[in-house]
Amino acid sequence: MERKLLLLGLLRRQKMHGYQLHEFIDRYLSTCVDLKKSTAYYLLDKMAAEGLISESEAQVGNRPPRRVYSLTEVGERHFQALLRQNLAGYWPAYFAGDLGLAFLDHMEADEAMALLQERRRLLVQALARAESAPQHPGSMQYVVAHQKAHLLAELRWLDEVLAELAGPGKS
Amino acid sequence: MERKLLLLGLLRRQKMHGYQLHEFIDRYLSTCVDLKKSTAYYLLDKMAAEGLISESEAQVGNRPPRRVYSLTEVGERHFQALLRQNLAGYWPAYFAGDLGLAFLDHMEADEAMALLQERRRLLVQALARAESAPQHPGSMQYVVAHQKAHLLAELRWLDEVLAELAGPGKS
DNA sequence: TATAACATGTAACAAGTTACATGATTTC
DNA sequence: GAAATCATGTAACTTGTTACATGTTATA
Repeated sequence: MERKLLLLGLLRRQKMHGYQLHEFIDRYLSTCVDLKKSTAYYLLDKMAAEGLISESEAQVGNRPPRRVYSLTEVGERHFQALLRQNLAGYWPAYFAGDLGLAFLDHMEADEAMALLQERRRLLVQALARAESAPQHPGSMQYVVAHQKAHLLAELRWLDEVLAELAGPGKS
Repeated sequence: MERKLLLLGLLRRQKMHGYQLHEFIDRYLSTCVDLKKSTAYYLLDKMAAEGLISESEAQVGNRPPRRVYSLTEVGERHFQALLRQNLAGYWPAYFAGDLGLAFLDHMEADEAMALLQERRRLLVQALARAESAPQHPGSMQYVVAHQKAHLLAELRWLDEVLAELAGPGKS
């Protein structure tokens, strides 16, 4: 699971507590990952139980004590393995929007175009968000850059479909 | 959920039983959807309980009776709503491969390149599969076409990354 | 006659989300 | 003093997968 790779990788740079990890991901990687707070705690618990990370408590004022995690040696080896496995693998992306396109011939071209124009608007919005997202230095930039490349390809593709709907065979 | 849209859309064309639906999806849409048999049965059960589809038994020989489903009127309305919602929406794709890239600076460029070359090989393989996949006429072609467009964009992107790793600033 | 394809079903599990609950501290 | 942010936690739920079990019929 890639989320494990992510958490392990972040903890490899420095020990962090759950809230902090969630915050970091939300800030720098939200274009790519949507990790809920509960899920972060859930995964950290599990990985601590598996011995991949170790926790230590840190009190600040009267707040709930922070549970600060750091990589164990087992965790480090696990990270190395996961990273290599991830880089050497290809996982097909899942496009939820494709299934609508599959049934495009169940409706009039005019309505389809109007609906897809709305999709286009959201796409452009997403692109703008990606452009203006804060960047973390280093190879984490690849994540945002890839997202941008993908969104641009998606936009071109969508415009092709729209053109075809507008005038089938008109070109 | 898009899988519901898919099943409803297929049942809209003609009544089918679970096995048949799974087979169709596997044949024509495997580039885009991986719907397990159990999951198909599971969803059909649920949608039947919700009144979106109705079932009738059909016996052929001594085999387990086929449970043939067809769209109800409620199901038809649901399909129309789901389709419009899908076409007008944009759902960011999730790229499992990004998280490896995020930690590229945790390893030597040489090893990273070797690993990414393996990823590239798998990508090219996936592209070949998409090229040679059987096509269903009509707008279902969009699904495969989109997949191909995406795979090509992915290949270009990967080659850019590889070039950058090969000679940072060499261009 | 063995194997693949046909056809369904289910119990147990895994992953993750939702919605809630708690309470301290900072900021306006 | 109200609202946002900090910080965690958990029980119930949803979604879907895995791994099995069952038996029939066509094909090599």
